Amino acid sequence: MEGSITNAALRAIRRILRAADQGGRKLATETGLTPSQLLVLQEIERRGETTPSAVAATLQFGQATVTNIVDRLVASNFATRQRSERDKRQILLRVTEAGRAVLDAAPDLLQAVFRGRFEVLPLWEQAMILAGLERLGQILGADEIDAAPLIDTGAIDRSL
Amino acid sequence: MEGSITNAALRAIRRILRAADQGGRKLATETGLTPSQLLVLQEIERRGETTPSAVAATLQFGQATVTNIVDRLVASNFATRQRSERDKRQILLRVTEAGRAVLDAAPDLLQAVFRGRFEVLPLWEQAMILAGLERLGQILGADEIDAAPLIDTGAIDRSL
DNA sequence: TATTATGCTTCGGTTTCCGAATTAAAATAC
DNA sequence: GTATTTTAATTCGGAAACCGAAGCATAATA
Repeated sequence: MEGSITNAALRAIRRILRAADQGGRKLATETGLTPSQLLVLQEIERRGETTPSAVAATLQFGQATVTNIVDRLVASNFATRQRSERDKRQILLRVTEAGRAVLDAAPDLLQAVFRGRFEVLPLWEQAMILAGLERLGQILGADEIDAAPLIDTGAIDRSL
Repeated sequence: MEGSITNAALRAIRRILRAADQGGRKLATETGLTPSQLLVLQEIERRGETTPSAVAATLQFGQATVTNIVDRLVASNFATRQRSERDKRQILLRVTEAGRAVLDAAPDLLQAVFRGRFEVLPLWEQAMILAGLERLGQILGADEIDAAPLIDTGAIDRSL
C-alpha cells in the first residue's frame, strides 16, 4: 500500500473531527448552547458590537442561518439586537451579561477537552503537535479550498 | 506564557475544523451525499456487509440516526437492506454498484484536498504531521482514560 | 426622482441528530 | 417448554442547523 502515511493521517484527522463533533454535542447538553450558537456568541463577544452579516462572513454562514441562530441567542437572553442609528438597515448585536457568564462558564469545546490534557505534555511535544497542526492548516488552506483546482472530480471538502 | 502554544494549537484546530466543515457542505451539493451519509456508506463498504448497530457503534451515532441515514442511502439506491437469515432481528447492509461508483467518484474531502498536497511534502514532514495528529487524536479521544496512558506513546489504533 | 444595491428577516425545505416507545426475534431463566 | 429478559431495528416526535429565494426597508447612485 503506497501512501500509507497519508492514510494514517486521514484516519487521524477523521478521528479528531469526530472527537470535536462529539465534544460539541456534549457541550450543548451541558451548557444549553449548541456549537454553532457558541461560535456565534463568541464572535459577537470578540467584536464587542457587530452585525449579522459580519458574523456570517467570518463564520462562513449564510445570513439566514445567522438570523436563525441569533433568534435563539436572543430568546435565551444571551444576546441583544438593536437597530443601528447610523444605517437603519443594520442590526447591532451585543452579548448580554448572561451571555458573558455563559461564555465564561463554558469555554469552548476544544478548550474544555483539550487544555487539561495538552498542557501536561512536555513542551517539545506540544511544539511538535502544534507544528503539525499548523502545517496541516496550510495544507487544507481554509481559504483556498474553493480556488484549488487540483482536484479533478470537482472539488470536495467537509464537516464537523 | 505556557498557554500560548495551547492557544495556537486551538486556533489551528479550529481552522482545520472549519475547512473540513465547509468542504463537507460543498461535497454534499456536488455529489448528492452529505458528510454523514458518506461516512455511513464508507463504513458499510469497509465492512462489506454489516448491520446498522455495528455502524452506529463505530460512528458513535444513535441507532435511530443510522436508520434515518440508511433510509436515504437506500432511497438513493446507494445501499440495500436485507433481513439476515441467521438472526432475523438483524438487517444486513450492503453497498450497491451505484454506491460504489459514488464512493469512487467522491473521495471524501480529506482525500480530495489532502492527498494532492500532503503527498508532495518531504517524507520527514509527513511523518511529523502524522505523529502530531495521532497524538492529538489520543488526547481528544481519550475520554475515560487518565493522563498516564497518554504519556506512553506508540500503539497506533487499528480498532477502527 | 428613479434605479440599483445592501442588510436583514421570513418562509419553506432538507438533513442531522436524538430519546422514547414499539415490534419482532433471540437468549436465558425457571 | 413456556416465561422473562435482552437485543435489533424501526417509527414517531422534536430541536436545531443549514440554505436559497422572496420580501422589505433603507442607503447609495445615476
